[in-house]
Amino acid sequence: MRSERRTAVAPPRCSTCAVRDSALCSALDDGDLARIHAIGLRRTVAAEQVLVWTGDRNAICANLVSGVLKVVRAGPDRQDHIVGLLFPGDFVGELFADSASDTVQVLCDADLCIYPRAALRHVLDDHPAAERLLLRRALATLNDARKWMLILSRKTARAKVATFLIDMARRLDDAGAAAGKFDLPMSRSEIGAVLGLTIETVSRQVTALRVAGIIALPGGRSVVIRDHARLAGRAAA
Amino acid sequence: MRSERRTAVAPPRCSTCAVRDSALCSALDDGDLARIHAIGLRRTVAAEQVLVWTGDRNAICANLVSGVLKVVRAGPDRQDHIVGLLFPGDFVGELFADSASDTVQVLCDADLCIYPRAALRHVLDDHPAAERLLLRRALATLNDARKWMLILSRKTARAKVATFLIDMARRLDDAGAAAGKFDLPMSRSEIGAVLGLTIETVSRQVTALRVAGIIALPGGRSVVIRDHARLAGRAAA
DNA sequence: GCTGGTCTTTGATCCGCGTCAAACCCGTCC
DNA sequence: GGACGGGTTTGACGCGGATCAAAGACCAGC
Repeated sequence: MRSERRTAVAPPRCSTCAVRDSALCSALDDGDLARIHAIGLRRTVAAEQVLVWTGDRNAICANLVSGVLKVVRAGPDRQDHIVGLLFPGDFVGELFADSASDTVQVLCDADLCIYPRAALRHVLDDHPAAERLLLRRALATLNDARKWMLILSRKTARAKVATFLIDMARRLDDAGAAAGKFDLPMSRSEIGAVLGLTIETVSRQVTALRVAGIIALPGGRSVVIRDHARLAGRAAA
Repeated sequence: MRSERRTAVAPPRCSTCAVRDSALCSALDDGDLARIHAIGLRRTVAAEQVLVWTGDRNAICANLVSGVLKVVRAGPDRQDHIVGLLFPGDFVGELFADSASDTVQVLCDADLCIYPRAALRHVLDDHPAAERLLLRRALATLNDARKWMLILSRKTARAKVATFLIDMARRLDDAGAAAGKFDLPMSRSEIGAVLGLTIETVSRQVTALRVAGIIALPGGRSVVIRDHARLAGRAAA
């Protein structure tokens, strides 16, 4: 049952608006936007679908318009780790690598603008401003990855789960009425794959938060944060 | 006792050659190289010195010519984690962030070409090829960080230490005669800060490798890998 | 209704690694 | 020489989270 997903932050707007908000295109003027639209392919992709397989040569690149994706790296013994989550506005794919190092899979039905790598690279040749935006975004992603290195190596399971929930709330909240209420776009085992924990440990920690009255679990995958302060306290440990 | 450092992979060459090999400048022609030299300041920095403090506004940027640096991020409770090591040819600093998110400190006396951020950014405006190199390097660094996320969250102390030694050997080996022999540029506690382990655990694992005959510790901080295959075996676990 | 499948929760047990503590090694200084 | 002091090694012990195992939830299909 994945009909309870409400993760798209807003109903899809017109293609142009959506793309203009993205990392790649906010640096382009109208004429250039038209050019990049000419090579872009708007597509909706269902949950579970894989956009990029590890090792793909010439994998796609895209802008994520709505939905959530996971970036998965396989360990040697077939145990996977989720090294990144992608939200609306994020750039998908590796423009320059000659083969993809990670698998990218859809968590919530997603809208994408897909670009052929070669064509996109060509557009970037003429638009250093867009390329600089990609650079800044790559550095921001690196910063994020390093933040997670700290969390993964130093924090306890308690703190990991609390940190994760705060992070997800920040990115998924309907900015509107119901602050602190959102639907997790992923299963417990996928949360474990993000945090480097087993599914059982994740479940125990989430239950502990519910029992302590810090969160509520109205059902399905939805989560309500009742006590932000105490949750933040656990995350800091 | 840091006279035993032999970490510079080769005796320093002339400034021009050294810089040409680096990430930043291999895309420039001779005239542009001259321009970038004009804004660069060649300096030698002793071990222990701090190049960038967390929070610095307008921190330096530089190319590392020889030596090894560590990139340290502080956790909330004053426990530090080393989120990256920098080797000759690597780019130092954050060109675009308005305040540095990490502290950068010298492990082995280092030669650097230091650039003022504003001037360097200005040079990049006119050299998209150089900027693209920075982008590719940022993506490579991100890839590395994600590799470490896997290691930190999934591997045992045994595997972490083995992986670390293999990595250091790859980067520090005199490519010449003595393959598998190198001097660690850091203390046990710094190794712990890289691997997310305590100093005691690092010590125990290193000792275990020595007892098993997989490595030898001739003294000081030097390490000899006697059995690459078994070391790789432990790293895979 | 019942049955089979997947995901989640809960319990019991084990072991790896953090913690605390003490000894050791190898410099420098007096 | 002996006394320091920082880094390293070794030991004893306890706890957090993995592992193994089983019981619920919840849904799909019949």
